[in-house]
Amino acid sequence: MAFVNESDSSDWEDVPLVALKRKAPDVKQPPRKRSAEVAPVSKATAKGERVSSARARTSAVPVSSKRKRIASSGSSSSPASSSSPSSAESKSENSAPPSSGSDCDAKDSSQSDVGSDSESESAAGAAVNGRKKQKTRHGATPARVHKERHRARHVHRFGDEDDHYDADNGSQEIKWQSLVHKGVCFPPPYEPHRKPLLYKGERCMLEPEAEEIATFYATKIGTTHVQNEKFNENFFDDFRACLVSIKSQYASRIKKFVLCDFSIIRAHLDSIRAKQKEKTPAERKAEREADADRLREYTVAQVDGRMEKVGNFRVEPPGLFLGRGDHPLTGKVKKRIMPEDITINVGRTDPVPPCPVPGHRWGQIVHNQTATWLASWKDSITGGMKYVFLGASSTFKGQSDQAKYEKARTLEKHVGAIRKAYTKGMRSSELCLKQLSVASYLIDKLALRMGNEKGEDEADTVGCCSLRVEHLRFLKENRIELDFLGKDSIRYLNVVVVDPLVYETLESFCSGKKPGDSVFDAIHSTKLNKHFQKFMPGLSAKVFRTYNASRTLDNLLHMSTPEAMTTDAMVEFYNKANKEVAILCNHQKSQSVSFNDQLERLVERKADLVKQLKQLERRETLDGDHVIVVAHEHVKPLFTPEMNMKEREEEKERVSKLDKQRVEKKVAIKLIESTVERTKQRIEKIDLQIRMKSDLKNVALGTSKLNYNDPRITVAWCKKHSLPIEKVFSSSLLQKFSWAMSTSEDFRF
DNA sequence: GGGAAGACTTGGAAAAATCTTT
DNA sequence: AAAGATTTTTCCAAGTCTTCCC
Repeated sequence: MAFVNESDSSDWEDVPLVALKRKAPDVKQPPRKRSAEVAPVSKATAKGERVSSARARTSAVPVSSKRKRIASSGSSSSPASSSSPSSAESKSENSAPPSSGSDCDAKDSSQSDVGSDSESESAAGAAVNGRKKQKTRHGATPARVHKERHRARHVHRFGDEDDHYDADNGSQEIKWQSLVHKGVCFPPPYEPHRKPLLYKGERCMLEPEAEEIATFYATKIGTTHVQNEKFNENFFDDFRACLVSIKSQYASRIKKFVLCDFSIIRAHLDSIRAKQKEKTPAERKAEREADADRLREYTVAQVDGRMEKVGNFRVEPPGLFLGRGDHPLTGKVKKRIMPEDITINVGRTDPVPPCPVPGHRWGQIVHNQTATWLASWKDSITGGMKYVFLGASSTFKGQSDQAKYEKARTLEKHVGAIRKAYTKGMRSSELCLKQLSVASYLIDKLALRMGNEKGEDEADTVGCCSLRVEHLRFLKENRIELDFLGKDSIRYLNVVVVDPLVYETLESFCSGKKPGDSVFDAIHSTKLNKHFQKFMPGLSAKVFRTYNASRTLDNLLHMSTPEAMTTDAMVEFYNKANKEVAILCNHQKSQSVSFNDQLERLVERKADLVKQLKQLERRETLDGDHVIVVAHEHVKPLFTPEMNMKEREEEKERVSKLDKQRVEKKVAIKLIESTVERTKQRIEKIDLQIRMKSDLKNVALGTSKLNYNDPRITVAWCKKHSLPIEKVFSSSLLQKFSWAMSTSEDFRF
């Protein structure tokens, strides 16, 4: 793709809220913005703390109705309101905004793409022999065709070689012709330890199946999970169900969780761990290597003859489901996956990997060339699919990564038009368009996630479209406070100054509603993405996150890199830019338990060095070239020539017990100067460590580095300023981003 | 149109590996 | 050389978004 530097949307270039965030002084709490206009954050929740939804949900409104999608009824589809001009626009290169066209009209959206799918009429025929030229969209294809396609994908078929697909298309394209791999690796079967559970103090020698489950629980003792009532309840339900189903002798006896005592099992686990710890490094290394040998064949796959690394070739072991936040299913027993549960995806003519578990066989063998996974199974807890994919450094992942960033760069061309359109849309008389517009604004300016609907069996977290009235507070001077639990139940707490029109419109969406009501009741995620796609093919909410993240990094790095910095200073500068991106995306980590200790230790070390430095500098010249230096040193052992080895050892031993001695030394000034210099450098380094440590104590840089920052920005900047790329990318990152390593130093996002 | 399924990316924490300090 | 801190990798949960199917 071509470079996209120029923008046709200069009037909207200032990206207000991104800039706004950047000005934030010390961020103490979840992402906070500009001090002057930002109200002090009142609710003190330690950043990075995962919050139970009960805490963030302020009102006592019943949850039940919240989760259900609110039909986009009544108001949303005002009769024949908009004669959509959209389809034409979506094709045009430098798309003008699709004027007032709204998705609120059903006809509108479904038609909008028909034009762009000119080849779709061939899809049906093509599908039968596995030839799908492009992905068909928005249900334009009849159900019959879908069925055919489905069959074509899943059934062994004669090999047809003439498949050719537009690289541009999404998931429907053929991704490979040949796929060879060894399948998946299973955890070892359970070995009973025969350690009893205590029930009312009585020893219960559980049957192996029940013992295994009890042991799952014992491993979690000491974690916060066991303080979670739901966790214990779910665990115990499943444990009881197991006792009953295996007709355990204890099925009728073990009735109450609180009467269970796992301490004997736990002690057993601890002793195993202790034994493991006792092993010498050499033993451990040998073990590791033996393990690696055994697994080697699983680590690579051959895709069209290329060797590629496999990512997660191990089947997830059984255990307790560790849901995050207030997950309704947390603590439930995750069943052991057997070969029969696994679907293997290989090439039609390629060998099927042998099943590694004697006496068992794979559940299913498929040849799904439109997918990149090697194996899949159904998760026993969530009912969702789990996949084995190739590793991050693979061609598949690399290509889609690159495509992701190119798409984000393309957004640069359209974002001006989009911003104009949503500003205009907020004034519309149509509720649906108004909501689409305000939601677009929030996604663009605050980098919010889309916020799909969630089910009853999931934690109650939200994103943009699922925001409820209780998550917003309207403050003075066009300030809005957003306070909700986002992905992974990480709290998003932010006070922002918004456009007066946004303030007013958003307030109108909330007025007259109950705290638990949806703010955006006339739209949902599918609708919003369809709306986005009118402006730019393939545009969806997450592209804005990528775009704004990379845009921010590029701006910060290029606008203000000071000249002539040390390597450490360069890294610090880079991390600071990275940190702004992380704050924008609300990437948090929990503060490590020993944070305070660690910081204190650094401060102490610095104080020591400063003291040393002072001593070094407080010196008197002895002659022109030498000084007397006072130091505290260990007493040196006194060896005499006639001492044997044993006596020497004893002398060393004796001396090591003595206190340090004050010594005065005559030292060359030159030498002192270099020591002073070195000490100064060490102090500076510790200073930097202290700064970075406190600065990043609850900001996680990893996620943005891995998923949001176009690596070419970093590569270009490193080249330009002669910073070795290894200083900012770990070796796995270097591999993952190998496609970006040849970027020239002139690259701009 | 809309719910469900499927496939893939994103995310923080835990575990493992490596580096630093004592 | 052990202990402790830090960085990197692995793990798997939890999102997004498209397609399937009624």
